[in-house]
Amino acid sequence: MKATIKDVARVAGVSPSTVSRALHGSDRISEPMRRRIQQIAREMDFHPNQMARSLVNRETRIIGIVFPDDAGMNLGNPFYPAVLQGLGHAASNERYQMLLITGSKEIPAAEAARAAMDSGYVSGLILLTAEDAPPLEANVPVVVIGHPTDADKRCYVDNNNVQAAYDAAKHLLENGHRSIGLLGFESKYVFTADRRRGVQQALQEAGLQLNHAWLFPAGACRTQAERLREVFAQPQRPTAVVCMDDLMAIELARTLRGFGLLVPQDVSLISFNNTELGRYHQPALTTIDVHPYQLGVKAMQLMLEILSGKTAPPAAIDVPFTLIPRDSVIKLNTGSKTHA
Amino acid sequence: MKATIKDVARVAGVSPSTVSRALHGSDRISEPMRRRIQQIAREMDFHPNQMARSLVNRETRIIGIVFPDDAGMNLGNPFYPAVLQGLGHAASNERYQMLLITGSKEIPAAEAARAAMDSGYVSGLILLTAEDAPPLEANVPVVVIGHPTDADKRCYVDNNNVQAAYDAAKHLLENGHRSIGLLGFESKYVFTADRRRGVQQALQEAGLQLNHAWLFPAGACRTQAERLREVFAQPQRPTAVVCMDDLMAIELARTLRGFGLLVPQDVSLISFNNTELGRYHQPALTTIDVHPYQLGVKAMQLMLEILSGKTAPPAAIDVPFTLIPRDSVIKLNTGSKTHA
DNA sequence: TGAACGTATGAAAACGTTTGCACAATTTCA
DNA sequence: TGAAATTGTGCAAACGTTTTCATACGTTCA
Repeated sequence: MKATIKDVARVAGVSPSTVSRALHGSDRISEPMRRRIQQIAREMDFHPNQMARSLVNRETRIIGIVFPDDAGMNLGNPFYPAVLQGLGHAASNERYQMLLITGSKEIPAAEAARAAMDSGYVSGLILLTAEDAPPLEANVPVVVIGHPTDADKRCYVDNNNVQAAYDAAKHLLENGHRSIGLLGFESKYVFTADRRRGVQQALQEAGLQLNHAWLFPAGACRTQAERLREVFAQPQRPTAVVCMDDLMAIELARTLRGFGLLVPQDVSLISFNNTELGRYHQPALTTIDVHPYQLGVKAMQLMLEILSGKTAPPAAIDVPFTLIPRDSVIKLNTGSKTHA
Repeated sequence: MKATIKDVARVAGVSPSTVSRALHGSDRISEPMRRRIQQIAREMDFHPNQMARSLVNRETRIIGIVFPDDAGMNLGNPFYPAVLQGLGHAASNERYQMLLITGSKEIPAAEAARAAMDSGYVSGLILLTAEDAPPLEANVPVVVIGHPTDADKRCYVDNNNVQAAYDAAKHLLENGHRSIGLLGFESKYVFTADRRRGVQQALQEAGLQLNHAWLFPAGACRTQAERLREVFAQPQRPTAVVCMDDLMAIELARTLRGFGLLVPQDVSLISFNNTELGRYHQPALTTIDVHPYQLGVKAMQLMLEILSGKTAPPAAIDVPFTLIPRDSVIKLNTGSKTHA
């Protein structure tokens, strides 16, 4: 049986209240007494029962982490794990715990999240997706990772995806590309919509338009191989493509090779997420690191600040991204005959 | 303020005990009363406070999931996410929650796990790694995913990695390969040691030996490029390699191409983990699916059975693997002049 | 020397449940 | 018809803390 505060009190010959005070710093208690009790508690291997503490404090020191329903988890890219690590480190520094909330076939994530709130498991909720129509009428603070549609009323942490894609496109333009495609656009994901907008902006500033025929969904290499082949068979084909993820870029590179097109000689590629695999790909991918670890850290820090009252609810944090130039983008000799 | 059981009791004109009984099925209570109370509870949106329940029941319905320290998470392969999904689904079916326990720079995972136990957060612990010298003197049940060294005293869920690697090697042998290398061996990981053993067994049965010069660590393509080059420059080079992960196989394929060797024409590759990327690789990878999702499901189920007393502590579960033949292994014409 | 005050401690209530026991009401049996 | 068994309900204790309030003791000051 684990020692309780009463056991410690009995051994120390004091009351439970005194023990409680001794262990939680702050309060009115004499220094020698504090030391003595802490010593005894240590010897008895006493650890306060958190359930009991939560009950009286009405605060669990547990943050619920809500995973998206559509199992974005098995994307096969290290985005979620990295975010999770960031969250975990920031939480454990403040001795907070994380409750994993995943949906299942029977119970969607939103419902599971609600249940966790209702039954008092969590003091806060962090949503790993901006898409899940997250509950706004929550009775605990909610922080979103990503860009919610009703951003103004919310707490969220995100990259500036418009800017990131703008920079990506700009990078291509500066390298002489004027025919730019986009791989991985999925209207249901706000971040891909944002990125599309960024690309569009950069093109417009250069007096160009985003060619809708060059807009491909995530699985295009598998599901729209024919369409891809046609697009890249034309004389006026994209000389560069912005890919939503390194893995997509790698897939695309292979698909293009099937068409007799090489990266970067024939087509330049810039992608997102700076994965290991992209770094060691041949050619090494020019990519944008969105710093998922930082996304996690910041989200947790924001949550903790809200809980401690340091920050008031509608608050947004922007995590800077980094464009990493490598070998998958080539400088086009200007005066090229290919154009949009 | 959320409604408590007392509020419900007051509205229903009964005692809290009666409400409690009405909501938890089983006990002695009349059917009409039960219905009436359940109805009222629903109307009042009452949800029992789990902290209070845990306190009296001494059971939190929370399972701690311990991540490895060395952030194996950012391996970039979907192994952990898939396991997590399996765990999550199995847990939520039984209305259990998962507490994510990750180590940090300051606090190693093992310590964090101990803290979670000590402070009564969790009713059980599932370790996502067999390596972290997990606490055996735990005061809650512990289930390990992987093969712990002191397996006989433990509860664990694992593939038979010896057998899996044996089958992989056998597959190569049956295709006429007699010169077989191994990529990704790390003595600190039990599963790679197991797999090495499996390969060795298969080779021995065929009257062959595992050539130690053909044993490469995980990062070999990056860190031992020269050694690789030498090995594959020799006339008696491996005609096939067993890789610990699809990603390694892909990396190796690329590295070999740099040496002028093609997969599968010059070197056959068989790997583990059946990733998307491997499936769409050119050539499609022959790989072994270890069914990480199932690993998660089984681990959680085992935990739940132990908690309910249905299963007694030392219990092992073997999750079957699947060898998926694709295009990265080629049949060698027998009578080949290359041999070990 | 006594009043006023600060300081260290304890007693007890509270947090929201569950559950053993007692008890009343009803049914069953001889 | 009365005793015994069964059934449905309430009371109160318990789970392990924290915290408010009261109190006892030493100081300090007039």
